[in-house]
Amino acid sequence: MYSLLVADDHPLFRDALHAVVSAGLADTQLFETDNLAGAIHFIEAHDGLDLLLLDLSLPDAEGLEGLKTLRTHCPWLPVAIVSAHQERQLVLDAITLGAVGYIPKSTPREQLLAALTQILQGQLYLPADIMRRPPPPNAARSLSAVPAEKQMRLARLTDKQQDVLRYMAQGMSNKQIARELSIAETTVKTHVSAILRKLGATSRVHAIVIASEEELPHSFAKR
Amino acid sequence: MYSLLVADDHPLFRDALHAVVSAGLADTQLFETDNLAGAIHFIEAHDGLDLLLLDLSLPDAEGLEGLKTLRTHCPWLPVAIVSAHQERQLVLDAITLGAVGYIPKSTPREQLLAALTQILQGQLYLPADIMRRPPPPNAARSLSAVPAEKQMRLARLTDKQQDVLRYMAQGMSNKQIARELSIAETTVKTHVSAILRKLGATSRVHAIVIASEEELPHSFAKR
DNA sequence: CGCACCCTCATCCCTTGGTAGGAGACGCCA
DNA sequence: TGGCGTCTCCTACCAAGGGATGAGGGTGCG
Repeated sequence: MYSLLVADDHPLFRDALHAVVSAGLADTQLFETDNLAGAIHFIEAHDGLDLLLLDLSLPDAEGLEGLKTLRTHCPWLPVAIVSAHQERQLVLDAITLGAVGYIPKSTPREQLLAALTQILQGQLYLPADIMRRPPPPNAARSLSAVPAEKQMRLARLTDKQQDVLRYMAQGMSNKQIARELSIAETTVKTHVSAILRKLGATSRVHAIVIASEEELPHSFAKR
Repeated sequence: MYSLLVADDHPLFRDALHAVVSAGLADTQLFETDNLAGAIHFIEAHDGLDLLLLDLSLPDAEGLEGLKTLRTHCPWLPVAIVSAHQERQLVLDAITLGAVGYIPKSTPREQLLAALTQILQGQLYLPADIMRRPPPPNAARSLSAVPAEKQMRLARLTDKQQDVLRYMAQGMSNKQIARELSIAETTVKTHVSAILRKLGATSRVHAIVIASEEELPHSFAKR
């Protein structure tokens, strides 16, 4: 006998979920609420709850804020995210915060049932189609165990390269930088290529992001 | 007919895995190697491979480095991590890097079989006992998507446009953003054009500079 | 002196970025 | 109901970015 609570402000979705659960999960009660405050209130009043299905776009909880609140408020309650969003990173963030599953609203009926079953049995559920997509190449930046070997990459830039990088960071094109420094555009490109190579960047935007993270000295001074 | 490759430098563990697979997974070949270089060599020579089981302490690949290498080298090959480590964050990092599963070496025989089956069917497998442990309180620090509260009078970007802008500010190309949001690259271009027009920018870099100056919320959040 | 490094500029070539225009689907609202 | 805005996707085209390579001239150093 499981008892679930779904917190979602779309009545239609709640109905659909209700239909799926009552058809597929025997001996299961499904309670409903359409906002976070109501969910917390319900949780405090009923302690037999097995799982909370939490939508990410509640009127009183935008994004993962609601999950954060719940995890600090009642960490004993398993929470699975139910959302229309398909971003890989969002799924990871939810799990990081302690969610026990992430169910896209586009999940077909029988797979949704399988996901719920899996979660209720103590496993985790992650949407395979989203997670199997290749991660963005900069995913490694989010890792916790980043050894501090990354430093000194900036220091290896020559003076002219740092000049060019500064102008890049102000949004200038190669042509503008060339005018500003009174050199040919091809020369600027050469510098840019060297910068990308030394920083391990894949584009000029990427290079700027890396530079800003590593605090290029007086790099973003306005002129 | 599945074909697996296990990369682990402990012969005893390879033997144990062999026993489990041959007893529980019909029609499955299990190949073996004891280092990363050998694994890559094997992968390049055999393209029917369904899954790589990668240990995290190979002689020529410390920690997640090996996974990183493999993901960039042959992103089409699903990789599941097999490790003695039990840290929650390590599991998350592995998934972030594109692993399709994480199997602790302490996993009991039948559960290991279930995990392999689940992964081979296209699902992800995460160790429930580790992941269900409460996350460390500072987990929120690594989040990328910090919800917004108050907005700027910035030239009124739509939600999707702000999404795109955030990814732009992280250095992603249009193609990468498209993958991340599960939309076509042309759509991303449409959004980018709209962003540039609304911000009065002349290029994507310019747009990012403007956005950062106007304090676009959580646009430069660390990931 | 030779050598390494940097700045300069060039050419070829391919990829990415950005614009323009059109179009279908959806939801919202008067 | 019709209009409006957003999101989606397309084709086509041109500009900009970036890689690869070569090469001349400058400086500093052993």
